[in-house]
Amino acid sequence: MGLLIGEVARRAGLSTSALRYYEKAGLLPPPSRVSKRRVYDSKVLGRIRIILLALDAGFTVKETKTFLSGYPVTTTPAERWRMLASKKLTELDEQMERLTQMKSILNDSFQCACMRVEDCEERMPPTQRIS
Amino acid sequence: MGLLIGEVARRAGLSTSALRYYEKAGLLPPPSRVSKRRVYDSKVLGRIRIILLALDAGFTVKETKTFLSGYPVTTTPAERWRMLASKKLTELDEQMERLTQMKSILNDSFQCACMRVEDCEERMPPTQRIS
DNA sequence: GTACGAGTTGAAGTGCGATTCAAGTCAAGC
DNA sequence: GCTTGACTTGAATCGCACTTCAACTCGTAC
Repeated sequence: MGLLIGEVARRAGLSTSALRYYEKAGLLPPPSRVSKRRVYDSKVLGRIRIILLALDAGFTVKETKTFLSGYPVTTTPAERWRMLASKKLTELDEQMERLTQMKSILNDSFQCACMRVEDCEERMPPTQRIS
Repeated sequence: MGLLIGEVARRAGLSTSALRYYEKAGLLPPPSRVSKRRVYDSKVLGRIRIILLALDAGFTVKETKTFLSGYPVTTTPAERWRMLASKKLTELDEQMERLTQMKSILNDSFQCACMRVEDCEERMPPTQRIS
């Protein structure tokens, strides 16, 4: 029933070293052992999925740890977790905004015949210009 | 009329070392010198703005260089530049998708009373679940 | 009993995007 | 002419997220 690290890695599309790294970093709980080898419950795949989503979305490993555990040491448990989530939501919004701007620049550059991005700058909306 | 590196850094909200680094990396053209010191045209601020947008949006320094110059060595000039822009647009869309998912998880976790993210997983839409 | 494959460890290495440091240069003010 | 402060350089260091390595331990198959 249990999965060895190689199988978990294969299913999650990760390397075994990454999994050990996540464990050491506190992202994954230390699994049970059978003759020293890690044996995982398949539920770990759900956790890994969230970890990867968080990392891909720009959380650091440390943040992801807090995010997952929800129980940082200082202040009240749930409150601080809510603070992190809230702070990260703001950051995500800012990042989305940057991506949107970048996309707009990229799209504009398809429209115009300029060979260099900066040649397009004068066509930009005033908000994107520098004085 | 010209700006020294300290002033450019101040106005751009960067460190002077970052500016020198960008120059060495080919993101910024080597400015003219007055007694060995870099003297910038204020137009450089526009370029820096685009550089920062690109970097913040997830371009690497190398990609940003190609993106700005539009003239990589291999293949035809404009074409390859269009390819990079196109590829990056796709990546941006993927990243936006991840951020959106993450936001949704974050928002959901505000809705429910779970202390740990994983406790919310069973409430997730099927697309976000693991088999 | 030995060879094999998968797993174990801690320590060191990697690539990126900078920052920090030491030692020196230069123009201006006193 | 000496101090001050902004600048110069190359080299070293940093933090992050892993990867790689060397030396070792298992269980299974032959």
